Amino acid sequence: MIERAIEGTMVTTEGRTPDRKVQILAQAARMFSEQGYQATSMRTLAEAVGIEAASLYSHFPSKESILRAIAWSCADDFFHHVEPIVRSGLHTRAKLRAMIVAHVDVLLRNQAASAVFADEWRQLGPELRAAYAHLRDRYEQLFRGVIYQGVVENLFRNAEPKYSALILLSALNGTAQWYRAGGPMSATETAELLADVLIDGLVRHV
Amino acid sequence: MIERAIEGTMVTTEGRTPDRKVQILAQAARMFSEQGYQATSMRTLAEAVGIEAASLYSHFPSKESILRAIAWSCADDFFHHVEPIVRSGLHTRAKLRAMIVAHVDVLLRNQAASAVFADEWRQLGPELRAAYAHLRDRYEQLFRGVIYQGVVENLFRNAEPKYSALILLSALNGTAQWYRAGGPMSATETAELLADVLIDGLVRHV
DNA sequence: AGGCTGAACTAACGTATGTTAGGGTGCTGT
DNA sequence: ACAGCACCCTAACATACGTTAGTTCAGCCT
Repeated sequence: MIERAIEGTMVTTEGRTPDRKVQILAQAARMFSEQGYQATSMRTLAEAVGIEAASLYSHFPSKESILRAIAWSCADDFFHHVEPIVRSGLHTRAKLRAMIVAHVDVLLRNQAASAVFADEWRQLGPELRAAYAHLRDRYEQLFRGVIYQGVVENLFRNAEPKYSALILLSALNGTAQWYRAGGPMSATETAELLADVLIDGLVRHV
Repeated sequence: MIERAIEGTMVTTEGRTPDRKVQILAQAARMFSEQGYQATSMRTLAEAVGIEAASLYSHFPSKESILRAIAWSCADDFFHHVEPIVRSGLHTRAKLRAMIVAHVDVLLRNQAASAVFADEWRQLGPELRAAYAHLRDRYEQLFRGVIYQGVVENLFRNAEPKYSALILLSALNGTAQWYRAGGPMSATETAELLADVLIDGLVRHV
């Protein structure tokens, strides 16, 4: 009833209007991840949402602010899921495994936004790019720290944690490029395969 | 002398004119990898090369053809270095290791182009994108095949080779994003670290 | 010597872009 | 009931884009 009453202001293709801001962000994440930020125009984004380009400016002050919103909310998500694990009392190896699984879980439940987060930061202006770099470095530090701990405990191979972390995160973030929901592997299975392969390697050890 | 004689046609910032086509491709690879394909205009590319935008069309029929040239030459490079190893009689494990090292060698000696190859294929038009997908799939097949062989021999963990290969190549290609020449790790050291970590894992196996 | 070619130039075309201005309309709190 | 607000619209602006047309000029082959 209420839904009918406001139909005039609604997009006809959707049953409800779930906060346009959220809807715009979701669509933008999808399009940015598929075609790239620059290749997605405000007009095509607006059309996909069902409004006019100028109407986007009722919700966001600029195109860049949309990208920023996607990237930052994504970063928040990663931090909120991984940071508690770092502070937990888990054994180093189990801790790293849990971090990997959590990271991939967030990534695959937010695949489009994660792809944007990982790839499209170059399109940010100088100030936002600097802020992004800081944010990302802080996140990578979480992994560097645990890997460093593992090296000290003689558990992990003796390599510079900085590079181990970069290899690890490259492999994890790459998942956003090739994983397709609905395929033979669930998100959880994928997360666990990644943890297995990265911690123990491709080869079978006994 | 000869160089002086043709000075009028030369760019002043460079000592020689090393085949403009090559120069354009190198510069384009650099700019595409740093700012993205769409964010790099023909005008800024031309300016970086030292000519006018319209002059680029003396060497390439379109912007897309520049991207294509970069991507395809990169693919050639990967194939020419990795395919012989696949056909070699190496033991499966040594074979995979050699493939990884060869891949990373090509990638880091051609870092900008490799980043473009891995990231900017979305910007290709439909026909070229289809051709690219075919090319890339054929390349991934090289890795899938060797991994499958390793699984059959009970050497590698029993996971779908398709996904193992994707994880592996994600980690390798990600290197193009973070590796910086002149740092503490040489290209070869980086290649070997990647091989170690991906084959044997982050943990130390006695 | 003289035409051909490759590579560069200037100028411009048509289109698409991000963004702004200004106006309308319906829900909501007082 | 009515002011205010949130949201959307149409129209337009200035700029930037990829590309084309037409021209010039130097070096090479015959």
